[in-house]
Amino acid sequence: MGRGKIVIRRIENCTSRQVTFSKRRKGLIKKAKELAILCDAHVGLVIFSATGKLYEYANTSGRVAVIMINLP
Amino acid sequence: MGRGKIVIRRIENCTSRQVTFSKRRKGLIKKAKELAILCDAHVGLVIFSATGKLYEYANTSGRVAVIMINLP
DNA sequence: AACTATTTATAAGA
DNA sequence: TTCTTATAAATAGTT
Repeated sequence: MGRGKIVIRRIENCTSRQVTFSKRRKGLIKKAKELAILCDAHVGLVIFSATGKLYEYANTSGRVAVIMINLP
Repeated sequence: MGRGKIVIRRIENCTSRQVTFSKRRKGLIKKAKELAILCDAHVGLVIFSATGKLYEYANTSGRVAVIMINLP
């Protein structure tokens, strides 16, 4: 999607990588929510940025728990 | 996306819901992988279908662990 | 399970 | 860097 086609490999440019991370993280969480709502599914999603910041989504409602453990 | 525009709410028709679940689950996992690769992120994703079947993705590489607990 | 018309996500650019 | 837009990609409805 977008102005050009890209290959799925690590983005070397740090700024571009951060920008893409921000955009795609948002898109991924949106789609996780949509799947849960449309299909009556339970979804747990955890994302750690390369710098260790955590983003998450879950529609667990007490039935499911997702635990992310960041090992040293 | 698709032939018509849809509203994000539970799909009442059981067959349609299963078909959409299959398509979107695949798409979501693909995007989770792409985010991990492109942005050097750690991603854990777990999906339970309405019938209780589990689908998951994680690029853990020893640094991160994802644990899913299905509570009664 | 394939197809394809459209919508949606997003890579570059402003 | 926030907004725009051309284009790639996902997918809703169809077959």
